[in-house]
Amino acid sequence: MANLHDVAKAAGVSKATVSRYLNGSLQLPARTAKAIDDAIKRLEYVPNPHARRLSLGRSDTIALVVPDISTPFFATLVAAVETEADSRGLSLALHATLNRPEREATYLDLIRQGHVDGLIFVTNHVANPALAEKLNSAGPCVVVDEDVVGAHVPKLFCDNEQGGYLAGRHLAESGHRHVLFVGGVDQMVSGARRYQGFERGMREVAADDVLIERSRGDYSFEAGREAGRAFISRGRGRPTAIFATSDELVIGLYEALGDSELSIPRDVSIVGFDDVGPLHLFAPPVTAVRQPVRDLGKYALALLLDAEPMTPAPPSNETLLPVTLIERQSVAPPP
Amino acid sequence: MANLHDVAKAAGVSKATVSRYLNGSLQLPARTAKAIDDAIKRLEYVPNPHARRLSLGRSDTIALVVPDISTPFFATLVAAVETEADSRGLSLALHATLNRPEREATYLDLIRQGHVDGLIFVTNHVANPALAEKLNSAGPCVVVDEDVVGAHVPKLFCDNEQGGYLAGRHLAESGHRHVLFVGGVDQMVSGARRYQGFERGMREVAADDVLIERSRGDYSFEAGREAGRAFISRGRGRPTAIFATSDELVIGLYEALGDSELSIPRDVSIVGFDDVGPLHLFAPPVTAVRQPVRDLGKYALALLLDAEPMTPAPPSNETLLPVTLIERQSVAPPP
DNA sequence: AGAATCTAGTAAACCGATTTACTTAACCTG
DNA sequence: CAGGTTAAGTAAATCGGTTTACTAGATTCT
Repeated sequence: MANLHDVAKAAGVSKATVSRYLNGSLQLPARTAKAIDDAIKRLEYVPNPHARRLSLGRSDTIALVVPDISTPFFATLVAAVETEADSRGLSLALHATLNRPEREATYLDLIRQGHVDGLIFVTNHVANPALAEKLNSAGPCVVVDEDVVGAHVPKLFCDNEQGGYLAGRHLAESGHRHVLFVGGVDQMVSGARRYQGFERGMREVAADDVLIERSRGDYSFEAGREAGRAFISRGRGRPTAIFATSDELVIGLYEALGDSELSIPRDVSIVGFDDVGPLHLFAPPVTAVRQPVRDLGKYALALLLDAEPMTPAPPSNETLLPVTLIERQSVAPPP
Repeated sequence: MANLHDVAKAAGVSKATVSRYLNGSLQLPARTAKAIDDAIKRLEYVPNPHARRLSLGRSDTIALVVPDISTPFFATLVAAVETEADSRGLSLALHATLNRPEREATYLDLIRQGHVDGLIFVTNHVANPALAEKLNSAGPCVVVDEDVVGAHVPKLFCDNEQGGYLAGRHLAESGHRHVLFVGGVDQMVSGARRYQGFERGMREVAADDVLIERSRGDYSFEAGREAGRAFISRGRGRPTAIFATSDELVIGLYEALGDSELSIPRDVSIVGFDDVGPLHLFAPPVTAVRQPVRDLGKYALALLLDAEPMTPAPPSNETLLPVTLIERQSVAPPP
């Protein structure tokens, strides 16, 4: 491959001239410019990215750290970030943590070690103080989707409280008073907020008449299946509706309930959260709170790049994206 | 950040000594080694990746080029490649083409331009001779999932012919004789092979008694919806079963058929392909040929790295991964 | 004792761009 | 025509590793 020196020689000028001409820091008369352009074309010159990065001290690459890539939610998020990165001429280095905390910490080092200029961090489990500390000193990064308590970096979430509220109001308005909230172990901020909103929504309609039970767990298929099995085994006196706070939980619940005598929504109503997968094709189609996942990815990068000057971030600087309730057929009045 | 020079000074040796010690090309007595180790620890030294790459002439990064990231199929593929790359200490640069041919060509330049050491190429549309030519001179790369005719690089596909065969045999054995094959425009190798296998499977059971129609199109939702609408509007005399050759097509078909009077599998049987999404939760659960997508990703990287010596590849060097038929409830005898 | 070998390193040339500070020649101005 | 300005560049340092070829001193061999 031709390098800058080759081009300079072919054009009869010096390296510096070519470099500065290409970067626009030097105005050249038409003849010289043409000589350089011709040499570049003839030699098929392309700047060596590693030399460039070493010299400039930046990589024009950003890292995206996600728990998993293969779930529809994160896949969509990744796609959105990639699109946005590409449109800004940045490369995207993708890293999956599979929720191993030591991996999360390792990947945060990518910034300081110079691999990437910035990092978008997405986690899926309860925050850990050491991680927050590490985030604070990691360099330019933003936290997306799930909060990391104690991290003073720009944050971008969907409006979980509002999502919970919409679900709660909808179930209460459909007549439900005794409901089960599934997912989002207490320490997870997203879960806590969804719960708060959910309770607020229900009470706004039915005041003190509501009884909300909680099935703690993460957002996984398995947690959904387990909640479903536990629900089935309770017999009479069980709640009349379930708010499942992720697509995976909905799927797990559908699987478990599908194996039982219980019918949705005749015996139990269900409201989901995320609405990224093809929930409209399930039997019955799932009523769910839809997260604006593409926007989450798109604005995450904007937030990262605009925040890069590292203004000492105020203790809390969250951006919330609005959510919507998509009504389908998994909700009916209680039996 | 501390650099090699700082470490050398702190340890009282030269840069070369530290570098060679770290790379194992120099044996040192315990005292010197300890001095270096201590200095590294104290200064928190981490090699600068750009300097390293410039010097070594490689990036320890590979690129993955896919049509789209957000579909379950590609998301799973990406996840598998990432896992494998990570376990080998490689970074993954992710690029989505969204099926814009000029993008595909651009991304192939990443190798020659030195951005990455190798590239896994996945396309989703009919091959184009210019692209094949470009692949041949692009450097270390492999083609996965969909063939690019004319490219003489290592290739990895699932066994599309066998997948078609399993579907065809299954439908014929269920009594179907008049069927519709949806997807895989003719020039696409995956589609052609699925069709060949499909025909072979049906004829093996029903010989000359079979009538196979084709609905051409790509593997998209929209093509599925269209095929579904066309199917519905035909009234009597329409095929009794449909082989939809991607998850997206299945979803499109389900959507269209769901809006009609037709019931699956009472009025029409459906066999899908891919089986990556939650097809078991659809109404009714979808019988489908399952692709081993994770293996596709995993072996893709292996193929790339093992093939890197660039042995002048024989005109055809394909690896095929076995597929399986997952029987659920979208197939029944014809009405 | 002199030669050969081994140990423990090192100086300096890369890799290929970027950038600062400087030069040279031409041109203008009063 | 001295002095200043502008145009059109350039030499050389820098980014931070890697690697080759080499050396000074110690040990072993004959």
